[in-house]
Amino acid sequence: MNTLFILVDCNNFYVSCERVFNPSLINKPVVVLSNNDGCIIARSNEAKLLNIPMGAPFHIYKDFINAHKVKVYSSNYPLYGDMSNRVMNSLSEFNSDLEVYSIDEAFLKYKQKKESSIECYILKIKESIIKWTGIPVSIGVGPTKTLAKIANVLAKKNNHHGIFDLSSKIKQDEILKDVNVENIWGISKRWGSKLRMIGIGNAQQLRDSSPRRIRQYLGVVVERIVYELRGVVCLDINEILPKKNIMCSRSFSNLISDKNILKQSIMEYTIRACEKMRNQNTRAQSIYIFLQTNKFNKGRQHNEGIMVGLNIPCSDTGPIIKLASSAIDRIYKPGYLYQKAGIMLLDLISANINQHDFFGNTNHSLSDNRMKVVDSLNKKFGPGTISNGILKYKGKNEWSSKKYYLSNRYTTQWDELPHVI
DNA sequence: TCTGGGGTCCTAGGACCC
DNA sequence: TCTGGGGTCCTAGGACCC
Repeated sequence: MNTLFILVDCNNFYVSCERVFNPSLINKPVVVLSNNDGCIIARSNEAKLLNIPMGAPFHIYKDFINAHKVKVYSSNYPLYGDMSNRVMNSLSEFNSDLEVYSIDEAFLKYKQKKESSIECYILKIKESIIKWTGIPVSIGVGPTKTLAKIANVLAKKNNHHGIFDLSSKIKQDEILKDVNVENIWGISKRWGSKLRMIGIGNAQQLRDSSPRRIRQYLGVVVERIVYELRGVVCLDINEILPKKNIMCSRSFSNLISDKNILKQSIMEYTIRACEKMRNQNTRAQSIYIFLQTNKFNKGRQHNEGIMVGLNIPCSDTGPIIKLASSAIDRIYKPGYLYQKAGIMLLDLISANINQHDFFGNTNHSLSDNRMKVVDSLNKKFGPGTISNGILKYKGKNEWSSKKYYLSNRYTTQWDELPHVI
């Protein structure tokens, strides 16, 4: 029995999500912007053909985009997150050995029996996903994750119809010499240029180089890539583990110097981060709070963060908000124009572990029950239905992200406006 | 005017222990 | 008097990913 890795990748995912609910966007150039409408983070094929680069600041391309009638959307994460879940749930119908690698990608591990054809299998997956969710996907196959990644890039080329199988040695020999080192998964520009300095410019050359030499030169991560290119599995399917850290941060739409407004933003981020933490059934052992001025401005800069330990692991939003607020008191400096703030919940451990503090007070049950009620109400009636009383605003405020081009939350809309208790 | 947000893993070096 | 050396844990920083 032969084991193969299959990488399923949603095509231009955020654009495809917008197109599912607005078919008039099909065959037109479309881009989706990052938070605060800052950068271009997704492009339709038509937008790629116009040479609009990934990650480009929107304001620099705005005139060009208008001139070419490119449709622009602010990022709509509730929609993309929900569509992602639909795609991943559909994939799990095919294969339980599945790793959700990112919002728009998943690896499947496929045990090939002698008589079975992988072509039929992946074609069925591709056709089912578009039928069930409306999202087009590309599928790459290889004996390792690294080769499946390369296959996936090839699948996206025009003449391959979204499927490419790189499992045969002959095919690998044919293909790898035309893959630049920088385009291999795990090799960025920096490592790519270091490899070029020793005469390794393509995937075939890296595959055929000495693993020991590569390890000495760039470390164990790149050594593993050498083996993966040879078809030796070093990176297996990862089971979905709870996150060890959870971060929530945003750039503000306007610069902020008022400490109370900064606190208000941090509190909203804390509420979101704590929800995510409870959702994966974990508690934080410490938190990190940070403030940043705008690094692109010439004015005075102040970037500072502070780590605060918790005496006992905690998943209750209330005490964490209090700590976050006093952390702001300690790092805030008046007179600076802050552009971004955030919180990280660190060293998350399972909520099932009952760890005693110095005095042996570990009864979480009261707060757990309270949080359970809060979370279930928010899930049922929409985010912010019930929250800590500090959140005073209703609707838009002077710091939350700019989203001028936002589409509807087609799949997760609630009728009720947020209430404050 | 405007420049995202959220993660993971690895390594080197220091502290500490026996 | 002799002042070694290996193991482990922790942390900060660097690299990568989408």
